[in-house]
Amino acid sequence: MAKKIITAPLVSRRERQILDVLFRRKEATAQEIQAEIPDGPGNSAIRALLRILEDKGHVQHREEGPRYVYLPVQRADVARRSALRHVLDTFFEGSAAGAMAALLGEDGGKLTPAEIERLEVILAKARTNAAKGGA
Amino acid sequence: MAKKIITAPLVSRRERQILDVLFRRKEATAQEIQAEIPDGPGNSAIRALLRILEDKGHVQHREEGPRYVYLPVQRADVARRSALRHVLDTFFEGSAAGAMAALLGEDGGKLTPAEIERLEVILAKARTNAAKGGA
DNA sequence: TTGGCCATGCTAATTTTTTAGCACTTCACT
DNA sequence: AGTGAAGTGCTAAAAAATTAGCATGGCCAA
Repeated sequence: MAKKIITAPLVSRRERQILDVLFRRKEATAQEIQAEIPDGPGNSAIRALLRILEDKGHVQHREEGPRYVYLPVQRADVARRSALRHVLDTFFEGSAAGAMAALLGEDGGKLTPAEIERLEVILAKARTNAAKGGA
Repeated sequence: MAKKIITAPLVSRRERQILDVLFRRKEATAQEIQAEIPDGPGNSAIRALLRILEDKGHVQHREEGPRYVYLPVQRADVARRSALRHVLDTFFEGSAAGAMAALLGEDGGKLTPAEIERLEVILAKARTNAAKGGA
């Protein structure tokens, strides 16, 4: 096994927190971000971090009236897949099924019927594809 | 919405990397861990971090012959669910279906037929439960 | 137009992380 | 029993991250 890429935290703890908020909200101002971080540092710190993140190229901002609205640079779908895969690899030996099982087992099945149905549709499609071409 | 708990990185970047390795491998020695971290620091550093992690109560060790074998303290299933949920909340608005879709979309469907089948079983069960008791 | 309020950028200090080096102990082998 | 290789804890230094404070500039309301 040559897999060596474990984690690529090009960002620090706080930076990660901020990025997470941005991914959750799509975009946010320094204030909003601060409000979402429990053990919040000063507003000053948040802004500093945002500036650093912008330097590093992780976020960009748009001026909205007097304030800045920040948003992630990386495309959401890319970030998503990457994050998800990391969790799968780290905790579920790469198995999506394992992850699903964990989700369902959480408390007897936290998924709503609608979710379940949607999943079934997705799965059906996947099965079709698998049957057809494989890779 | 009052949800404020975004991230709880009680651990630093390196600590996180080490923990991830431990979760992946169930257990490992300082050497093994070092080998799995690409931008590896010195072996000394790894050991120091392991000691810190043990202090913080995140890992424990067992003496195996002359060396220490470390393993995570938190139960794997708990850590898993927590990590998974965080990703879901951060990137998929809490939607398992969304996550599945992302996985499947990765390259037309990376899941193996076996995985797909397993997922179907899980889903079927979930649907049954949902029909029965709801919550 | 003037004053107050809010947001920003920057700099520098503090705190936390991360790392290496050293002295000691244990295990395997001859 | 003696020797070498390998592993450990500890301490303290270096590097990185985190934070606060200050001076500036724009916008809204009176």
